[in-house]
Amino acid sequence: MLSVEMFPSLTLGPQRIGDCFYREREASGHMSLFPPTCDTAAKALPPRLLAPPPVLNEPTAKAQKDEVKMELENTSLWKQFSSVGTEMIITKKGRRMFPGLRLKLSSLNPSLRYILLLDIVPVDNSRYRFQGGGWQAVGKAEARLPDRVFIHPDSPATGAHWQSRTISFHHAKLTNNTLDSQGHIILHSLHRYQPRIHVIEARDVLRWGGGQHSFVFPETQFITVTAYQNNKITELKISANPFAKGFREDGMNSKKQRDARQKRKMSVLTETLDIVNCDPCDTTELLSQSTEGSVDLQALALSSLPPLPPLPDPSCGYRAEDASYADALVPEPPLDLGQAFMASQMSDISGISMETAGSVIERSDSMDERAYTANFPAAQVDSSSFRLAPPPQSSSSFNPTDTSDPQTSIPTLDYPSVLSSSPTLSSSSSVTPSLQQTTFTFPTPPPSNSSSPQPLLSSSSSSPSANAYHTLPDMIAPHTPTDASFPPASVSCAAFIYPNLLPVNPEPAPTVTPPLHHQPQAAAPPLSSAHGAATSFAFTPHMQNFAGPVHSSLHLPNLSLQASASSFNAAFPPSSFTHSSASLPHPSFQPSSSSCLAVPSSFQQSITSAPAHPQNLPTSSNSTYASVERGSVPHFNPPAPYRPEMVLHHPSLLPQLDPSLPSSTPPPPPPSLYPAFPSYPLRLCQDPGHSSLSMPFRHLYRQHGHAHPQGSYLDMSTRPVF
DNA sequence: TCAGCTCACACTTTTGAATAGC
DNA sequence: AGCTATTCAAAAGTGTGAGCTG
Repeated sequence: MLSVEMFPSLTLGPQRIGDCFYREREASGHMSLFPPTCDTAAKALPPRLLAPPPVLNEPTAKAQKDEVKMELENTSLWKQFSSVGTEMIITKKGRRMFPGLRLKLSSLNPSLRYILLLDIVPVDNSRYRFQGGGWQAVGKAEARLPDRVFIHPDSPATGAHWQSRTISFHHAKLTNNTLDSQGHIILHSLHRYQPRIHVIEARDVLRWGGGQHSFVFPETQFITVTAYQNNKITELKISANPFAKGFREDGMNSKKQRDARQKRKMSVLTETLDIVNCDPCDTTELLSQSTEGSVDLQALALSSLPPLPPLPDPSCGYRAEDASYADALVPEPPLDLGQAFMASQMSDISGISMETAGSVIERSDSMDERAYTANFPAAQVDSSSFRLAPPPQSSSSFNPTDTSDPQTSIPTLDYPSVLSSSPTLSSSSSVTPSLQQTTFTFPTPPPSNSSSPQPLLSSSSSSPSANAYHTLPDMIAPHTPTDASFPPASVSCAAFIYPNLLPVNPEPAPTVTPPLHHQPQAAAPPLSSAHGAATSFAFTPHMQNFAGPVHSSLHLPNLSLQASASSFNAAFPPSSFTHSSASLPHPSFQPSSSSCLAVPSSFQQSITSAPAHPQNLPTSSNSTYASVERGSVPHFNPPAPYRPEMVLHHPSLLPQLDPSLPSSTPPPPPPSLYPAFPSYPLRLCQDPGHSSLSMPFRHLYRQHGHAHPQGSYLDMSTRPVF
């Protein structure tokens, strides 16, 4: 059984301090969602980084050198929303995202397997409020919630598979229910988030963790709400989402129709009352009459109803074929029957836990619409039709110079940078982190034909229109002031360490590692060849499945995405999300600083080239983010129906609060060099508690031993995968 | 009083089973 | 018997607005 875990704090020394603060607050305050110990996971995190498997002569070697590219297919739609200030409804039961994430991957090795993950991380440490026609930061963010990852149902699948279709994460759901047991991604309302997509390479059937690529599309940032705040967003949603078609002008649930219904209701009630009241003293007679069949009270009421509204005229009523569903789901090919077979063959995947650490995107918070326009001329055009009214302008409420702007008072980031050190090295604390293991199973991928790899789709990568946004670098400074003069990100590099073998049991961190920024080499955990001997997974080669007892684990500790803040910001200045630069939490952010993490030589991923300069961005509707490294994906056919189980729950990612830390006195803010929010290294590791591989993929993951007073959310064991 | 959240509602799309036809 | 196309109902996804809560 595979287990997925996210240990956001593990690799982040200082950053976790911020997290600890939040959790500390929670523990002592209103929300004690997390274990009482802080950062224990990070502290206790064993040096699991092991020597990567030999790469030489591997078919993937070349691919690794290639730049994995990911395109956001519905970029124009996202930009339309982004230009207004994307809002995402979150509910207790879970709400899908709209627009959804529809992606194309390219430059993947067709024969290699990849896992696609979606996670959503806070953009900053602020809570927002919609006022004055725009979003303004009004205070500190709520304590972090359990980090969860949505695993694409197709995962793991071959590069050919991913490249052959559009990849959609529309099944992912967002919830504000901190006790959610459905595996939905838990978010706070009125907070700003950034979705991230991770492509994790399974080098071959025997080894995982060959590479990891993360992508962030700045235009997909959104603010969570329980009810839409901005009417423009509502209009956009209604106009673009087919499920909301009924609310359109010509829809049966439009304001007009609803008013009409309301009137009818009222009239019915009124008439009914009139009838009843016509002879209050003789109801018996009335009833008697009704029983005779001529005058039924109900019939009277019905008869009083105005004629039913005429059926919608085909020309204006709903017609599926002319739905203006910009984000309409791409026709998905029928589910590959092979998946069922594969699923049956892959029942033995086990022992893998995944830890994801989020990287924080640091970006300018300038909400200047003009900036957006400048950077997205195409989007501007596309969205023009949606601008029924001028978007919340930066004028008054968004004026950075406005000292009254609540943002100015916004404290600097509470999330220390993560890049600094790997979890294993970050602390020598004697506290042993209780790594919560979440077990999960991957949906069975369609059988891949490695013998005849499909040609890589070149459309996305070669398309001149593709925007050259790079994959997420380790960290993007969310609050980096937008500076046009800022040189294009020359450093969008990310390093990934993928020891394919990880000790089952955490080992004490040997040493404290200084921030990677300064000591990139430190980022590379000590790769132990001894550990590396074992492969992460035992597969049944011909089935390309996981099989047999797996005692090795995939460890993807440093999934750090670091992008040049300048390029990032320039490319995607928040349009509606107001954030005065003055309030930018990371004044000290240095885009020029090394954004590349040192990684084991064999696994060192060269950082991809800097993102294209904003001015040079193509007007294509697609945004292409070059992967940090190699590999990429193409089209994908959303195959297996989504199940909530696809969402990985990794409470373990939540570092336990350190009891020793005073709850009333949060730790001092991390050094300025840290990004606004924590990065969450993505880790795949074996689930020590999982001894048997025979377990079918009934459960996506399982939480172990983390009973929490408040939370059943830790227990994901009851969720079937399929 | 008010901001934010929950819920029921009506409408729509999606999904899958049942059925018919070849 | 097997396959495909069509039909239909249930499930699920929407925004709305009233009501509740702190």
